[in-house]
Amino acid sequence: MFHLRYFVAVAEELIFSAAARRLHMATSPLSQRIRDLEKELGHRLFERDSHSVTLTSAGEALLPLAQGVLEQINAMPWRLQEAARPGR
Amino acid sequence: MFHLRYFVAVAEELIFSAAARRLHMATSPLSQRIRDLEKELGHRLFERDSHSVTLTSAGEALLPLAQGVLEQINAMPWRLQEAARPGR
DNA sequence: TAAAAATACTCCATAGGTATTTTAT
DNA sequence: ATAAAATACCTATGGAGTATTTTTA
Repeated sequence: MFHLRYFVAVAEELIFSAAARRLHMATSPLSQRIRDLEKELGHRLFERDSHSVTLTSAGEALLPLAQGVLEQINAMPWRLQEAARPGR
Repeated sequence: MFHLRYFVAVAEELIFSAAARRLHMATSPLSQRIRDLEKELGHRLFERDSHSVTLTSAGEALLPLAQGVLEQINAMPWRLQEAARPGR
């Protein structure tokens, strides 16, 4: 498990190629990683109806959880800085 | 970032080899991953004083955060099951 | 046409293993 | 002697790229 970053980018953009740009990668590996994640979780996360990408109900459920986890991970270096600081 | 799993195992066992057993891997790559993580975060997480391993203050600060994140990740399949269920 | 998504490959980086060393019990 | 941690080295799997195809706007 750690393509949550990719999932969030696609879920927020709803266009694989836009998400890929944001992630600085090609759409091909992005497609693959999303498929890996869907397989791993046992649920389709996106509905690809040929000309648009939308979240499935599983995807809708996952998005806030994934966003929360990513925020916590991103905050970690900060939190360690605080902990290392002598004050308090 | 995603050797948090390794960090938590070592932090909970405080013996690299015990953590490695728990993670079904050799101690060598575990040592390496922890070093990678320390480098990435810019803080030593463990104090290795030759015959014992202890958490640094940064390690102490990270442990509950990492445990929380891992729990949330582990809970994700469940949460998606719930979301997929017709009830509610 | 142009742009999006997926597939089929190729390639490389990163993660894991084995062997070995050092140190302490 | 044993066991733990780290280092050096080798290997292999997984993730990224390019090229191509299909489909739709």
